[in-house]
Amino acid sequence: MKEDPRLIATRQTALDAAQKILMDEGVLHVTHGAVSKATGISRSTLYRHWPDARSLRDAAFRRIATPPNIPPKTDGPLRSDLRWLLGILMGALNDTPWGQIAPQVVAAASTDEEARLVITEFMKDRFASVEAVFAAAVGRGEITADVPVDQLIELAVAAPYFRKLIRHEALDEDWLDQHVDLLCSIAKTNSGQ
Amino acid sequence: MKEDPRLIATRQTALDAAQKILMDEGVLHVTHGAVSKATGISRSTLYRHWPDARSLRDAAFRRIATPPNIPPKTDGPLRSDLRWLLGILMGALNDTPWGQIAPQVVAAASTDEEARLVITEFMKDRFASVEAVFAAAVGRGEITADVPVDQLIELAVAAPYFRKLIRHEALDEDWLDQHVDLLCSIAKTNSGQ
DNA sequence: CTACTATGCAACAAATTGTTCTATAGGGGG
DNA sequence: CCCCCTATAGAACAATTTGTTGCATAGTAG
Repeated sequence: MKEDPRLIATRQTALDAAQKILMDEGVLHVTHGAVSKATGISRSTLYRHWPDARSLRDAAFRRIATPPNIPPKTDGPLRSDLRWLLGILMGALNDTPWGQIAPQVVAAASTDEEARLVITEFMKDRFASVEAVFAAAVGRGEITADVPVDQLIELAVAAPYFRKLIRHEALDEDWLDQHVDLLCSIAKTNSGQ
Repeated sequence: MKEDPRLIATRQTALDAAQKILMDEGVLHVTHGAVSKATGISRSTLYRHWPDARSLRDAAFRRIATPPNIPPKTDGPLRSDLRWLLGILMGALNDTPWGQIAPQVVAAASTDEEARLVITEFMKDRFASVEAVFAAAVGRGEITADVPVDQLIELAVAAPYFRKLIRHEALDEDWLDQHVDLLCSIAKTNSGQ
């Protein structure tokens, strides 16, 4: 038995609007009333779908924070793989809803277990991608196993996030080139000594 | 003509409570009503001091986000100076209100010009401290001027913030030792080539 | 002591939040 | 095509929150 298409349509319309409000005005303004006004969906219907303000906000967060699937590229060389992967990550921060919403998820995570789960899951995926790139480089013999890979992964991801979320500095191609260069030089000079 | 001590007392008591609420329950719960209930100060008095919810929240943010003065230590060696400075930064993240509040300032900054100002000012101070340490190392001839100092500074500060605010991983002495080791090895191997 | 001003308190309007009921319209199964 | 089920819209409603105002009281400065 299939799900009533009206349920699906309502959910989609409502969360689209909630997402937009979340990005434009912040979590404080994501309420049943605001979503109702934005969509024309009646308040009572919204309450039926999300019984309170918190579950509505959670739903909006969760919808945005779903990590895009990143097709792996690990055929080397390291610089090229890293550049490619971090390019996607940077693109996501610059041009997708995730980039706009991330600060608010970060904030929610400090007082809310649910949001913390969302973000740590998300980061685990990111780290796994970078990890795979380094592992492949070790497998090819491009770098040796005694490189401090865990630290490098953390630096690789930390820099763009810090730059975007906390410093509000531009993330552009030039910056990324420099960043990848530095990471590679660390990996190479620490390799096999 | 001195300021009425009643004004000072009210401000202090109210903001103490606002700060506590901000840390424990998040920015959403910092309201005139909540502060009034927590302090016994009447709502009308609070409204007289802070005309709307936003100015109350801003005041609470601003009070916490005031950077502590860090006495500079730049007498070398680089590893020691860096370890000392980042130790203070880490301590602040772990054990002061700033560490608890930072995520919410980050979030506010994404939709609020005022909060963005608070955080960029704050970071400018941090960067200046780290910069001074590297500059001193260059001055002593411990590293050469062609080290990518700006990138190193960013990595130095980004890592602890990312780790604490976004990954919610522990910031401890062992981690910091590794972090500083890596930074120094980058600085040294990139030096004079 | 006097003039000034911050506070507390109560009453109030307005907006928001959440609930419930009914009528209506859409969808799925026979 | 028809009937049953269910989702939605809309309105009415209570409770809470938000912000305002007027007045009495009490603390402060000169």
